[in-house]
Amino acid sequence: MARPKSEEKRSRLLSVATEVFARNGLSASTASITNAAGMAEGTLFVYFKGKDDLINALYADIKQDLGEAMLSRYPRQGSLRSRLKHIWTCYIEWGMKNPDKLAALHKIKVWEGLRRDVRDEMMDRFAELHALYDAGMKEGTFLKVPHEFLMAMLSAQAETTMQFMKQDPKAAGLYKDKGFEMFWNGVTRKK
Amino acid sequence: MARPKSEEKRSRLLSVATEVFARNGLSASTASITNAAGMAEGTLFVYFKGKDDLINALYADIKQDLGEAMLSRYPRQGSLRSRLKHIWTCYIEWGMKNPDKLAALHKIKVWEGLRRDVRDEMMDRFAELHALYDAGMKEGTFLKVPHEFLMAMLSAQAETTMQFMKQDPKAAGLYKDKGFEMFWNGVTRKK
Amino acid sequence: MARPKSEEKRSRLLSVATEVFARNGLSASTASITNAAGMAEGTLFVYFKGKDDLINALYADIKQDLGEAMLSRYPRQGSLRSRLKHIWTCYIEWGMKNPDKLAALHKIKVWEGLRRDVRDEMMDRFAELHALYDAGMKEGTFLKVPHEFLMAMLSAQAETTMQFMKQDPKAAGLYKDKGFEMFWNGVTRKK
Amino acid sequence: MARPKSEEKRSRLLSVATEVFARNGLSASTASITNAAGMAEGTLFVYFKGKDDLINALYADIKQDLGEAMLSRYPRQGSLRSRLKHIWTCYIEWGMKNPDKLAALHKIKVWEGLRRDVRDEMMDRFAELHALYDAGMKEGTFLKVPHEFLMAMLSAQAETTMQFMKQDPKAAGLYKDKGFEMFWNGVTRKK
DNA sequence: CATGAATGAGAGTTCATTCAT
DNA sequence: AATGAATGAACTCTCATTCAT
Repeated sequence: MARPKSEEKRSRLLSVATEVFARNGLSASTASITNAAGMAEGTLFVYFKGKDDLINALYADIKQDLGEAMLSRYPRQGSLRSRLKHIWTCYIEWGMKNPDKLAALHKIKVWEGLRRDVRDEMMDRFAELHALYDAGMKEGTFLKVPHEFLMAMLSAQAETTMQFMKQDPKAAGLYKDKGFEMFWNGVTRKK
Repeated sequence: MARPKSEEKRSRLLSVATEVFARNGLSASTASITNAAGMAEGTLFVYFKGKDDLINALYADIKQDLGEAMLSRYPRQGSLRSRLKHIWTCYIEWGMKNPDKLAALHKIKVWEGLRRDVRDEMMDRFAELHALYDAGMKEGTFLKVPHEFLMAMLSAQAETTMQFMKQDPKAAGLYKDKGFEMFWNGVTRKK
Repeated sequence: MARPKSEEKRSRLLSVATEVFARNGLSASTASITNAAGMAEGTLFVYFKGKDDLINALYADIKQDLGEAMLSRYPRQGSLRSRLKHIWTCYIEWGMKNPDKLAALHKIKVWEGLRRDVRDEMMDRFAELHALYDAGMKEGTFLKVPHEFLMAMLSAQAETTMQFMKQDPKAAGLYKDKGFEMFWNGVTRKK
Repeated sequence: MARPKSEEKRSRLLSVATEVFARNGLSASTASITNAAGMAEGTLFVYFKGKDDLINALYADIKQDLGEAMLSRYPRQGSLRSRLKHIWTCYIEWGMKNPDKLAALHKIKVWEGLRRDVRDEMMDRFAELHALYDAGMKEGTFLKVPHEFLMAMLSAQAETTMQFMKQDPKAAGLYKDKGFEMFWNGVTRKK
């Protein structure tokens, strides 16, 4: 059904687009992407309705990848802290291993063409995160804030942390730990 | 001079550019800016060498504005917490009062053309922030992290907070307070 | 290939550019050329990297055309004088038949953007001219001047001649003959 | 009467325009000229009706200068050959001493905006050249060609000669002499 | 499906000229 | 007279998209 085309070509386009957008911004031409992918200019439009569609798809793709990274080898049975630390660490490590994805994500986030449905569809798909939040609330460990807010804060703090890790790689470990400490202390209630 | 370059025109350009970029992204045309400002297309280039120059100047201008907002009526004699809370509140209120400036700032931050010197020149100009940091470190109240990291974290957390305030205005007060609590708890050391 | 680049389109562009540049100077707009050629404005840039590239290509093209005109039906076995006269005549006739090419050539010659390699590559390709020069030197008929100088002089004198032929068509035959006489007498040694 | 303005400023503009046009072509901006002349952009239009007017005036100015150079210390009593040689030599030396004027002249000559009256007004002003031609015809020394043709040929040959002198300065003397020999042999009748 | 030539709207920028100062 | 900010038409070139091949 649908898309008999080549799944491999589609994902090559996404992968090359990531690099190109990361380096040159979303204003990079579609031709620069197809060229870098070794395809003809028109081929992009076989796989995506237009440039906007490509960028939206790319956003969804990267978010999906990030989500999976955060939940791989997830210690479902661990403590709240250890589960949150796992997510933090995976996030950070994913970001450091995929700087282009991270950069592309940043740019798409502030882009006028990102569709509401694409922007919002995320995170909700990952039931584990919900479970984690619910557990934290039940235990009374977390501050009383909405789930989305907490996750957004985690994301914001992790990304700030990565920024400094990239800027100063020697102190990367320190930033990663201190960053988590700040997040954890912030999100948990004082006695 | 025949006719002196008008400071008023320059700042009108910056102000209109803020709106236009906030609404349509940095890819908005220079013509759309001059038109909205009631000037001829060429006039923009009398005040800025090119579009890039305009955007860089706009970044500097907005940052300056934000900095001043954070330090107006600053309680220099207040406690660490009250001083930090003042900055937090001013930041948030500035952002809520100036959504276009905030949006433009976000876009410029991830823009490829932002010049290093323009990006870095900021914050350092505001000595109060340094003093605040130094006091917090001396008191032993703050976690041992670099000044820039702490400020970046404040910024990231404040902006996440604003995002939710805008999305859900009824709960705005709650987000503002909880946001600060998370920041304060995060940044201060546990006994 | 989807659609091969059409050699016909390329040469139509060159031919139309010749007319337009001849009439309006090299400052004529690229749009005026594509319009006159019945193409979209962008098409010019499919065939030439830019306006500069077009003009350089045009120079090479016209020079090539001129060279071929001078050597068609070339009396390889004729006397030195008759061979030189053939070249002279062909040059003149080519110029009178192709006033636009001639005019375009004049303008490109003094143009700042003409690339060294394009300017120099010419003439050398026409071995006959070398042979003619060598024969004249061996016979001792020609004045002892470099090949390039002699050819440049021929060109300069022929073009001056054409100018007067165009200005005063009734006396065209006279100018053509007298012009050659002046060139021949000038280039051959007095006993 | 007329033009109370400053004759000095007018001629500075002409002189700077010569340099600028020689280097950058006639498409150089009027602002680049006034800047180089240390004047305001608008000042050019006080002295010339527009850019076209400036270029036409420049042409007349340079031609006048060249004419005067050719006739300074003119050996009115000398032989035909020596008078012609004087003109040749002065022309060449003027050209070598004033490469910018020469280059500007070349460009204006093929410029579509050069007004007929400006182009034609020249040479006729120099009665000596007429006298020289008349003498040569009376003596029966010169080939029977119109005065203008003869002068145009001299000009063309001299400029070709200069081109090679500039290109190969070590052989400059040789070109100058051979060039004149070619011209003289060309223009005089064989017995 | 894949290709890439063709398109033409629209971009940023330049610049001769005007005119308030 | 001299200035230079202001103008807006015109320029070259880019690019997402289409469609014949």
